[in-house]
Amino acid sequence: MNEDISDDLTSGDDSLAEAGLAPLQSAIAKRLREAGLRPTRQRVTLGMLLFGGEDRHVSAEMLHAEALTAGEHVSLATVYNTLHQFTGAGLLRELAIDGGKAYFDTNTSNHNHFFIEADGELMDIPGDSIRVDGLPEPPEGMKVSHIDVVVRLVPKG
Amino acid sequence: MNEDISDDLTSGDDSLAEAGLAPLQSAIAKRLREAGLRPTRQRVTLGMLLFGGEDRHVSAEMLHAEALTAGEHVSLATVYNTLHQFTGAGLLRELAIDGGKAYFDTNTSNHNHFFIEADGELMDIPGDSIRVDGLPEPPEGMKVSHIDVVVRLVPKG
DNA sequence: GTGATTGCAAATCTTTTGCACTAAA
DNA sequence: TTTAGTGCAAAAGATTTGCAATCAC
Repeated sequence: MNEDISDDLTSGDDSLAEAGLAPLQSAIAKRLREAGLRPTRQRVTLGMLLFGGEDRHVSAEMLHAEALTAGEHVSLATVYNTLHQFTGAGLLRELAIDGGKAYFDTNTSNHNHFFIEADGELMDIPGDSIRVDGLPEPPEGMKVSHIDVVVRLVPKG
Repeated sequence: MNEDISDDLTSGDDSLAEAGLAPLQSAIAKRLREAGLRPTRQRVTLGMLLFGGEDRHVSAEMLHAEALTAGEHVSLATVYNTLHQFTGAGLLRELAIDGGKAYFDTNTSNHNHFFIEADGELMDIPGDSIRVDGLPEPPEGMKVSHIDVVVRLVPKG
């Protein structure tokens, strides 16, 4: 909730094996342990890619490619497993934007998205800028888990 | 926009070949022609299932099963084609609710959805009850196509 | 050690595609 | 007839699964 894992650690080099990343590595390991997940090499690798920098939106395919580029072998199946485990642990949020492909958002706090339909690009809208009013009562026995707002964009003109 | 295709025609019998459905059949055929689509047997069949009653949310699989149950053979590939053609013609709207599967909504007017995560059930929220405020300016050269609001529900307590 | 985790390949599921056949205009 | 539309089966893409090998504790 309040460890400053972000910033200043990932910039300047792409290799996760670099010496300067050791602190990030253990911060991630700690975070995983706290979430009840064993900090295996693969989970730490993916955790560093996901949480080592700014908030981001990733698909399994993208994350897999990044891990390989960073010189760490992780199988695609493990990337899928890990993304779901992280989601279950509240470290990620799964996004349903377009059918066919799952995206995961490292920002699990309340916020919404611009989606550019032409090229599938996703952008955060800060959580406090949008307000949703006039929500009817949920059906009996149900309560609101959360509200997803997707603002779909097309080229102007 | 104003043909009363709905109600009173689909109730009472499941077979689309029934005599009483002839008026619906030609209403659908007309609607397809106006949309620039040839009213083939398959399209009329699917159109009757989709537009013959209340507004609904369907997947390709569901609609295919219904057509077969109604005694009309339509291939699954044709169901997919048809759903996309109808969507292109503005007769349906595609929904991105959960990844992995596409849903289509026969209600193309402005409205939003409750989504019950536990069983994947979708419910309409009337278009005029929800208001979204505080939308930031879209990025340069982009304009808002439309805004999807999905209110995710979980069991209370 | 022991149980959790991983990798691989095969399996599954949804959706798309190619092409010969059929039907609408 | 002419062109759009359909069916089938194969292909493609995303994700899951089974199981033996490997790793964290």
